[in-house]
Amino acid sequence: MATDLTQEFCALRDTYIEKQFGRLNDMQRQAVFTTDGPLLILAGAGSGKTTVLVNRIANLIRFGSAHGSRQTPRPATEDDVKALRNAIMTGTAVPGWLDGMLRQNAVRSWNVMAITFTNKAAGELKERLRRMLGGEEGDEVFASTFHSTCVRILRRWAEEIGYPRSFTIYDTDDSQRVMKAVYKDLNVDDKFLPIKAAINQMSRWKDQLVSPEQALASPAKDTKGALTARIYAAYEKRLKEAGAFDFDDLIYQTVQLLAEHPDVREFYQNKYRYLLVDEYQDTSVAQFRLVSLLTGPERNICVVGDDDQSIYRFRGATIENILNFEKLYPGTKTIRLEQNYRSTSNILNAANCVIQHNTERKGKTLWTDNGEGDKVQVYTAENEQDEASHIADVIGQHLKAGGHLADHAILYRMNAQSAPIESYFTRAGIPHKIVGGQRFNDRKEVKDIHSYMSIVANPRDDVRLRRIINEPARKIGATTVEVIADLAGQEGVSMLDIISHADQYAKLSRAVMPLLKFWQIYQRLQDSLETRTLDEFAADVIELTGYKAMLEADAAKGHEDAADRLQNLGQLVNNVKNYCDQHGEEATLEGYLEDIALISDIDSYNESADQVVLMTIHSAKGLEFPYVFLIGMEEGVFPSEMSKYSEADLEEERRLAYVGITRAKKELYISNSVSRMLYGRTQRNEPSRFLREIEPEYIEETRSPVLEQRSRFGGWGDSYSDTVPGGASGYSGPSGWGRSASGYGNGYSAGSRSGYLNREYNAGESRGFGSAYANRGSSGGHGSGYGRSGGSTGYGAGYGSQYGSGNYSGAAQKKTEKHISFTGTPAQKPASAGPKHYEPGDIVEHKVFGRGQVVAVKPAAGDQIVEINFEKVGIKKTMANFAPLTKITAEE
DNA sequence: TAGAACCCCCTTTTT
DNA sequence: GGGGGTTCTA
Repeated sequence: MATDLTQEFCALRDTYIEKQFGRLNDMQRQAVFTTDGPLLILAGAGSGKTTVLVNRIANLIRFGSAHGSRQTPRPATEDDVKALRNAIMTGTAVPGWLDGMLRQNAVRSWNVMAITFTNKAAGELKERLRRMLGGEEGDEVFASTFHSTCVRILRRWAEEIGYPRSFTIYDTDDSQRVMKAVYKDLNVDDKFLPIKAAINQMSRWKDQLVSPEQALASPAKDTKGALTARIYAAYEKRLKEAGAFDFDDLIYQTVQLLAEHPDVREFYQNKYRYLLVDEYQDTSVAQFRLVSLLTGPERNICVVGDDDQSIYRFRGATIENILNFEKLYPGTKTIRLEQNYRSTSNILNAANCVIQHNTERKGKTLWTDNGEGDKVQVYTAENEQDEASHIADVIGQHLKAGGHLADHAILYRMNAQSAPIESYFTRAGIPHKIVGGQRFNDRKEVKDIHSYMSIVANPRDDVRLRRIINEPARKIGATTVEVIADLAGQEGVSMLDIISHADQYAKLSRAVMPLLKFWQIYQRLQDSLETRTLDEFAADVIELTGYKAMLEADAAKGHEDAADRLQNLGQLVNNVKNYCDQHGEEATLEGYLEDIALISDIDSYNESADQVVLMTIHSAKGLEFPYVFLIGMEEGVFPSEMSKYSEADLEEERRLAYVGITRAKKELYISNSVSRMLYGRTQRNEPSRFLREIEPEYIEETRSPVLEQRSRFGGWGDSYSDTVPGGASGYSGPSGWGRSASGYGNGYSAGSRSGYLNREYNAGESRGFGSAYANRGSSGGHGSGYGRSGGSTGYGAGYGSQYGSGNYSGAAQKKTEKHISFTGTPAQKPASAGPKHYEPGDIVEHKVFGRGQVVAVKPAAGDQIVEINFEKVGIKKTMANFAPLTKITAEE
């Protein structure tokens, strides 16, 4: 009888638990309820991967392996059954006394470890766990990145492998400095073997767990290989002497530690009984090994990944890890998540089209029931300014329709591409944020101060000591530094040790005074660290080292960036203070330095600020945005020049394209430019092959009107105008922005795929056109010139109106109207030419922000800074001559 | 030794 | 196009 009750209870318990995860689809729920043993989840883009991770952890902690289990902690009673049934029917929580009956082998939250790739992903995981499980339990789950996890382990056990606990973490810049020193030691010419190449090879070795000894022992393919192995060994020696790890070492050395010290390994295996690994497709051999070393005999290891989103092969990630997983863990359960909840089907189909061209994949087709949505908009720009302007147009239209800046992301292949967009947006006053690129912490002055701070934490760190010993200048020259280094080498002590009693060395006699003075400063810093708070210490570093005085002197001399640098240092102190506020009692110098070493820009990216966000596709992995602009879709840019000659590299580029496309939720805008200035040279690029791979039915193409014009005058070969439906102009309003031929857009592409993507662009000169174009911004007279192109109805009118400060009205002014036809009239004459001038009280129309009133005007370097109160978005500042502004002269 | 001019190099993606 | 390193000069 009791057994029957228990059986019934178990069945009800399944129902109850399933209800707790009722919002998941079948596959997701399967993943959640597979609590024990090895589990591989192949999760397509937007398939709710994080949701599954969070729910799976929540299930482990709340119910353990209860679901599907036919056991209960004690035999069930009739009251149990009744209460549970009631809870299910009413949808309320079970009474407290019943709670224990719902758990079977429930896991304590501190027994769970989740490893992610970025801090942001880790943070998001924690945040969602906190929301789902409540503060305490959520916080107790260990969720962290590979690198942070290793740092944490090493902080505890570093001495076991001969490193100090207060080790320093070297970034790429530090690595390069070490490498330069090694080159000098070994007399290597960096023309023969570029430093970058050596660092790369060394990094691959560490990714593959090849030790310096193994590298030296393995038969070298050529002299360079053998040399690189020697360099690797020398580099490692230096790092060990300095008590430092570089990024790769963090993983590599942790693996060594765990592999060689069973006691340490067992400690972690006992502590973390359930492991989850995110972004599994991007793990290296070393990371894979790390994970398997952490996995205990129970083999409760769950990895989540998507082979199609593997974009870090260049950095040692290997897709093999996904295949090897099933081999290393026989009996692995594999679950595929293929339903996409993020994007419209047009976007998803475009993504599928592209990725299908890859051969090296497990095969997976995403689907969605989100509806078709708009087609993917493909825009061909004339140049990168035109591309920027077009994006601004689209964003402007969205804002007018009630959209938000923060819903827009601009994604690109490489950081350099952000510059033209950035400069356009800045001048136009469009709030935006660039993620990545040069990080705050990479600035020279910031790194210098951090170097001071880290030699206080780790006196052995000669690399950072060298960096700042004469910064600001204190008469300790290169010769002196080399003497110190030699002495330190001879005596087997750190350079700082030598400096501390510099007066005992004859060789240093000439530099004794400055050196002892430096030693004094160092001691005062040590003292400051002990007696003051961390942010006060940071301020002391800036002050006592003379850094502040140096910058102030520079500023007084008129060095323009000195003031900026001072400001940055102020910001640095703020950052330290924030760190202290966040960590309270646990704030330490080491902790702070660790944070700045491991935390990237993307982690501090704040979605709540209403700004357009610009970042590389790599940085955007794992993120999503309603509107995505994928720019620079050109051969030589994306796919990048370097990848063209290797099929494997091309496939990685394609996966990157796939990642980019699948970031978009509602609308995707892809653009390519016929000409682009890159690295100070103007290139003409063909549209990317990835564009051609998308089936025409999912996209809608538009070309910059300037290009249209060009082909009409015969400058570009074939008669593109044939494909233009008569009379459709797509004119979209007076934008007034000098450089851009904005908004002509959609009319031109209506109905036909022009096939221009396949066309060869011969470098035809735009004769007779260029001059008109060049003048457009300032002189008004060109309007009629364009209008001349008789058949292109409305075109001339469109252009003229850009400068027709407001004397243009009616239907044409509504940007939303796409197919207004102008009947062959000549262009309107612009009302005025020359620089624009504004006064408080003027009513203006901004291409992006809409209408507003000028509240203040400040002169600035031949231009004006105009402060405008916009009806929709409030007060913004813009540059008068650059912003896409039109003065509305006549009140309507 | 320090400052300034110049030259040269680079530019794929990141923890 | 621009930053950083090197070299030259004071």
